[in-house]
Amino acid sequence: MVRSDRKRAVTSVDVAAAAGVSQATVARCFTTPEVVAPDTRLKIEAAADRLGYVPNAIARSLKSQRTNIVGAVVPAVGEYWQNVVTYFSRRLTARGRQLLLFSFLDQEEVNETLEAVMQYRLDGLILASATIAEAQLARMRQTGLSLVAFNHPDAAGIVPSVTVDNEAGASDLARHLADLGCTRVLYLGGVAAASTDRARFRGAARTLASTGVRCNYMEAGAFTYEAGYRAAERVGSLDSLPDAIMVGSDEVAFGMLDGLRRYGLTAPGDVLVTGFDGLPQAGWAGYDLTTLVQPADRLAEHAVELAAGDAADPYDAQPPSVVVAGTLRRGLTTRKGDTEQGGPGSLPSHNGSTERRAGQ
Amino acid sequence: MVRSDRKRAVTSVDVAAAAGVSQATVARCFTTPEVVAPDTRLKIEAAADRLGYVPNAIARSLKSQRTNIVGAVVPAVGEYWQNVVTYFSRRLTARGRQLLLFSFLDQEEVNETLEAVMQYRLDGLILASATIAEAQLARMRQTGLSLVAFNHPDAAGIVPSVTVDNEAGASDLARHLADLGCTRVLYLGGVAAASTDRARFRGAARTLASTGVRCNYMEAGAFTYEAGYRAAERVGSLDSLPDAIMVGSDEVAFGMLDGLRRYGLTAPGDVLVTGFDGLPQAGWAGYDLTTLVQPADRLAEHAVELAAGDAADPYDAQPPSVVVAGTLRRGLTTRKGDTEQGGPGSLPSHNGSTERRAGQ
DNA sequence: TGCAACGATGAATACGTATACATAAGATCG
DNA sequence: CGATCTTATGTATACGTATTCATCGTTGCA
Repeated sequence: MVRSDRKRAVTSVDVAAAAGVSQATVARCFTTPEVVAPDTRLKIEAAADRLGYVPNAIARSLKSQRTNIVGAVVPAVGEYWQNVVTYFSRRLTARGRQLLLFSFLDQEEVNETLEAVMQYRLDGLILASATIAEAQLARMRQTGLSLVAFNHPDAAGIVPSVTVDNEAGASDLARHLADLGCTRVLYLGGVAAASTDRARFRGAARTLASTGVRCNYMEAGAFTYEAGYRAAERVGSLDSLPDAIMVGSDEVAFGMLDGLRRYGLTAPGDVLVTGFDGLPQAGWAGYDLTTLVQPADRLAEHAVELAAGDAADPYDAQPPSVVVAGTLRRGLTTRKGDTEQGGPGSLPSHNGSTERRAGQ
Repeated sequence: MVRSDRKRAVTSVDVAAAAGVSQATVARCFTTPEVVAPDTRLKIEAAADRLGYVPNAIARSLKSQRTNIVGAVVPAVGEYWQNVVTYFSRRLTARGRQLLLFSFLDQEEVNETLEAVMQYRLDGLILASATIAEAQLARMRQTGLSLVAFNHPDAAGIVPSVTVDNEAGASDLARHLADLGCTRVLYLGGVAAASTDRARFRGAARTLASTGVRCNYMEAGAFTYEAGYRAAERVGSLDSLPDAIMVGSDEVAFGMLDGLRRYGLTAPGDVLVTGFDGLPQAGWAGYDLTTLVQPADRLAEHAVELAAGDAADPYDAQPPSVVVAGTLRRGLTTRKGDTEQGGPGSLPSHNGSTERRAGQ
């Protein structure tokens, strides 16, 4: 029915001709409709509709020097990141921005592909990558795009950054364990070199120390299920079991829980277990994990605000850094004296977290 | 150190001036380096480096009518989709393309935002969305972008499509159950209206029927953990338990397994359970689910090939549709006579799947 | 009625690149 | 050594839009 031979794309010039106006008026009709007379607007809209005109964002971007596209560089693996990406996408869409995604496995991929990404003159870029070459960071700043480091505490002060309050969160978990009377606590980190890992351990150790409890550190080697599963072997072969194991991330904690089961050990019966992140799966009845829930939607919103914020504050003094508090989720894995399976797990809720703002 | 006052971006004209050549030669140096003399090339590269020149992909796209960007419209929820997005991203990057992601919650969001996405003149678009308005589909075809329907069997024949062989996969699972001697099987679908759901049930019912086994259908209402968890109530309150429950997706199956546990029922002791998708979690020791593993990387590769394929075949006759076979993963949940926990779960492997190609 | 202010529109240009065409200098061959 | 072919580069233009400036018809007000 529709006359649809594959033809050249219809441009604002075509619409102008069809409506009997100039191209400029057509352009105005799509950018600042209020300045064009109502009746001409109608004529133009009719013509545009009839011809199937779709404004060309590429040309617009070239002229206006804004692409309305925000990039995100995110690790390819990990349940946590997959959730975050979804939030990025939704938040950006809500702001009328598009998301250009780049997910990487190896760190070296990043620097390579970043070059290609830079060519697209993004309005902003959210970096969830561990490390970017300093030189490249500097070059990117010059182009006037808004960089934002996501959950990368080290970057705060250098680049605008958004993170959950890792230290305070781990502290909350630690206090929870201390209140339950734990005296021997093991902290199982993911990768000791990661700044988030260090911050979380710091928070846990500090709070536990203040109540006279010692906290040992063990490294899983990665933030993955498998790493947690394997780490359970090392825990199972310890001379004596700790009262509680604080795991540095939920995914690793799931591996730990499943791994412990191989040795006939369960939480909370034999040992208490906590995670960190608040993944949806933490609420699943099969795990029902005590963890610190990151308000992922809130974090994403802040990141998007900084990366795509219409307020183009070229911060002069201190790059703004946002730290959002997480919330404690009490699950079965730390329910002392209760070894029976509870009711249906509810998804972690995201309310009640408070925020604070540092810098600028 | 670096002279870095926020200035105008450096263009190919600037580089040309600095290198003492014309803008055209600079352009050639970045697109077809083989046609420019080695020594001038060196001069240009040096100048570009010194000035920090980054080619402007926006301008390039405007001129060349190709953006090198492929879009993907993907549901925001579901473990399965989150995996797939990662594969899309990686495959596209490998081909030197960028991924513009749009993840949606409500169906209506799609049609709205699709308008905005169309403005970016993408080279291709992968649609993982359930349904797109027909009119819009037609309009999109006209613009010359390569549409690909992903795991959306209905679309085959209308639009190029890539899917796992849902019917054969479900059939494999059914045969597996039949071999184990099951005579009463319940199929728990996600959403009965979904074409994948119907295809899977069809495959299961057909194969079971051929061995004289009846297969009832029950609908969970969504492809989510919670839906599976709630469906377990209905199963638990049945007069008599089936021998096996074939669940339409892994995530729903996890919910079912956890839900059954509330009634003291476990797999494979009281009832066998199978899933569909082959999520990483299916390999986790906590579930160790028998399922049909979708070769997600392979599927993504085909989708990317069709969406970004350099071979711009404007298929005339039948839109090409690719159907890839999945592989059966035998897990603990169908291990008859073995109720004890097995060894560490291994991640589902992706080898051994075969493919066939239809159309064109 | 005359003049200023205003509102709506058209003409012209720039955004940064790719490429068709023209041109100049060597290279090749009889 | 002149004619032809090849190679390297410059000139000019187009991609589709946003925006500045100029223009022209109207309205408001004294």
